[in-house]
Amino acid sequence: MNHVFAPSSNPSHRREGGNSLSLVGEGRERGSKIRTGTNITMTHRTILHIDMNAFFASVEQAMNPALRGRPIAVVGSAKRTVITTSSYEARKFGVKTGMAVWEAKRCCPELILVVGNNRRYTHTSAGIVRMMLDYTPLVEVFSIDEAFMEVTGSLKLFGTAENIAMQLKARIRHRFGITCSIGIAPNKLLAKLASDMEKPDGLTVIRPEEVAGVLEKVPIGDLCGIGRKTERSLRFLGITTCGQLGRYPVEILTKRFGIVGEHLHRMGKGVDDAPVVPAEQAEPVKSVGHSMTLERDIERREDILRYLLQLSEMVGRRARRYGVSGKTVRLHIRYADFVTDFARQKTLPDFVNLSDDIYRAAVELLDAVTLEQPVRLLGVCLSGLRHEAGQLPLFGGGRKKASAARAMDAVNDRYGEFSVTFASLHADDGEKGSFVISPAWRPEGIRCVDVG
DNA sequence: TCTGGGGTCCTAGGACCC
DNA sequence: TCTGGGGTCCTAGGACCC
Repeated sequence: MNHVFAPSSNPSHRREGGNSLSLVGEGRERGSKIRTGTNITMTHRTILHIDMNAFFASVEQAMNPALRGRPIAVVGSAKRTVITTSSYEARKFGVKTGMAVWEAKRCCPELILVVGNNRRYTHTSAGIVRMMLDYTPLVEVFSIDEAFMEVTGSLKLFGTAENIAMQLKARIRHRFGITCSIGIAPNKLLAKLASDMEKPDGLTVIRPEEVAGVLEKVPIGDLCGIGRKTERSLRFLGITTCGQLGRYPVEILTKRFGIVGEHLHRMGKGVDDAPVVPAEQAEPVKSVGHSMTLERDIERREDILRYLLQLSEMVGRRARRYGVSGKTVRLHIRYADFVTDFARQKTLPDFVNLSDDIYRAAVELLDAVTLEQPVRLLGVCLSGLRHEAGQLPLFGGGRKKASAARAMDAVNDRYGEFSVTFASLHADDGEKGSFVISPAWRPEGIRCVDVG
């Protein structure tokens, strides 16, 4: 059921749900050459952005029929956890990512909380990436639930980008029982914008000749890279839409925002030359860190040191696993008031990756600050990384595996697999739960709290 | 009843060296 | 005595993304 429509002055048209194909503008052959006003022929790129809809919640619902069609939210296992992802049923009640659990419950008393299972999400994500690699080697894993594909060179084989997108959606749904929204456009910025235009289960195309028309009314905050602060600053200049941003004198933007101003100008025009970078060509990681919100706010130095030891061990272990060592250690502290949030860093004479070296540096940093409040969050980060000789780099050109294996490694390395806990380090007081490693809520097992 | 965690990039100011 | 200027490294903080 393809629902095709012409460019609309009513943006709400593009927000309709359902499994529809939205063409923002009239149909035309894709991946072809376009003529510019100066009679120069140039080839444009065709980029897909795939965004898994309510990824963690959808995976849980797919695995557990009892959760389907119901308002659920995926949370961490720690005491001070927040909503990671909510199902569309829960979103109707206003349950949003980042909400405190009590707040979400207030919005939706029927909300079912599911403790996240990161291994499950990693596995699903890697499987989806592998499917993408059937269409092009140029797959950039942007996060555990988002990826870019450049299919410019694949169109001869697969026809149109829409065809690739529809195949991919069908395969993902069939294999994993979940949906995604796909945006198709001449660059990553616009592909990401397009994938956001229709959720869930959308397919939105922005053709090169339609860019200006589409952007004219798009709010600047919809662009990836313009956050709340930048949006406010631009609004202050009277800029609220991308059209306005693109027409605004670049000199004034540069004066106000520096180098970012130039970038903003290009964004407003829908220009983005950033390539789709596959895992094997990606930059090596630049820092490795862990932080945790403590079960309760603490003040005593000995308590803080225990957490620092755990964090240092987590960081060191991961650095060694990646085969990197670093020269700079950073200590991150957030006070109980939640507002005071600062970091102190120190560059060492040598590269280190042993937990003990990291710990000692962290303690030195701690001792150099006078704590003014109980501590809510502690973090330790190692940066200034160097790749250790004789080890495989995490990313970069050093690996000689097949690209499928590499892309899957990238997902696993970044989002999954390690299940380090520090119960032994922390056995005396029985606290646990905060040592769950992110970037996404990786507690083991599924546990439904408050079903119904 | 509060508000997670892992990253990247940019800026600004100071130290230090030539 | 009022004294340049460039480069690099370092620290701290902020904005942004997922």
